[in-house]
Amino acid sequence: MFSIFVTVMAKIQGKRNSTKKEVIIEKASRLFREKGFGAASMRDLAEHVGVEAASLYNHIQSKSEILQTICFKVANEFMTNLEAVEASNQSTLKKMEAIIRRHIRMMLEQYEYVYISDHEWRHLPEPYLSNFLNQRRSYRKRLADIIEDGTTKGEIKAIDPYTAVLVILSAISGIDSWQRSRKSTTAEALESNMVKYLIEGLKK
Amino acid sequence: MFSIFVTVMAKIQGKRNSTKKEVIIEKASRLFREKGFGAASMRDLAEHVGVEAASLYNHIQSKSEILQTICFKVANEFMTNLEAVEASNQSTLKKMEAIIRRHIRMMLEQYEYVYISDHEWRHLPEPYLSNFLNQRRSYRKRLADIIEDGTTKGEIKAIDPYTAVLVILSAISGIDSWQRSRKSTTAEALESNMVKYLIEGLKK
DNA sequence: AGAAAACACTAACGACTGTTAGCCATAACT
DNA sequence: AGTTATGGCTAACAGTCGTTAGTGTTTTCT
Repeated sequence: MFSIFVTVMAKIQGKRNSTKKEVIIEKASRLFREKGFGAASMRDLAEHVGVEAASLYNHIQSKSEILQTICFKVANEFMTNLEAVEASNQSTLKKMEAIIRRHIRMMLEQYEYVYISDHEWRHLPEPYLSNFLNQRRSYRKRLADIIEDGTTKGEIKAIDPYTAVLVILSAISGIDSWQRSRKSTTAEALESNMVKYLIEGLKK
Repeated sequence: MFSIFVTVMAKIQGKRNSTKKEVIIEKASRLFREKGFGAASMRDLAEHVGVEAASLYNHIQSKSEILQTICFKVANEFMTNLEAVEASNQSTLKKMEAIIRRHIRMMLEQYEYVYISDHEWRHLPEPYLSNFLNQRRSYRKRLADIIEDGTTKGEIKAIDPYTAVLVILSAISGIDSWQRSRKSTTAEALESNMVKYLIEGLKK
């Protein structure tokens, strides 16, 4: 009964098949990225949504609820993908490549969300902050386990797995500082260039 | 005459051979990193310095002056190092290794400053913002030129130079998200692990 | 048609922001 | 010893912050 109620709500408000809450979060994600969570004000956000600041609270509960929604949406999406890769029967190198490609695509297709999840999680209130950091730590641990498994099996070079995870994740999250200056580069080219470097390195 | 005046000033105020302005900037750097520039208040900062908020303005001109000082200090230091490497007569691979090692050491030794320069430059007011971005663009361009030079000479693998710069710089700046969780790792180990990956890649 | 729910509005609260004015003590220089 | 500059302090300004209360209007359901 409750879920039916919610569904009806969504239909009522929809423009382009999206709830007003979704519109708010979408606009907020751009704003949070541009100005940072702390510097983006609810009045700013309201203006972009086309409404007065107070009216936002008919759809959301607080400013930080928006941040929570974004951060955990991204975290869950990555976690789900990781589980699929873990369950698959590919070689270690293929697994890593799949994960890298997934990250790059998420970065390109859901840029605002991923950026915020990467850079603004500090402003999450407890207990969400601890929750988020636990998820992140777990994610990285499992990634490192895949790499370590690969080195013990001799499938990939013997390298410190934590360092490898650090390099890979950081490199991808750094795409943000790039995409403005090199719009000409297509997504596919960027993806294959990055995969090439991250797999094969610089040395000839 | 003016410079003598300034020198005397520095001696007067010094605790541990540092001006009070330097103390303020040092404390501010930790605060800006922990809370972000926007969320860190002058009253917060004043408390850490052991003084009332208004008293800070006897030593600095504004909050953003602190940010400017930090950002350009870091930028200049990297730029100076780059010029030295460019002028040297090493192989491309050695040049890149030197730059990578320098970045890692700066990250470990001047963590707060480098972090802020990496993450909080958005809050620089004009015209400093444009200035900073120009310097950064120039730095990356020259780094890419070194790599490109190496590929045409056949000294390193044929890889998109811009992608390589992106991967290298991002990987290093990602050390921040690591150092808390892996304090056990020594600086030397981290450095050699990262260099190994960034030079040799993952593939066996 | 009438009841109810959804949602936008204005006004305002209390807390907090960076910063300035002005005052007073101490320390340095002549 | 007397003048001056340094650098603390309190108080305050003008503005912004997230958020709530209360009201009115529109839309949906019965």
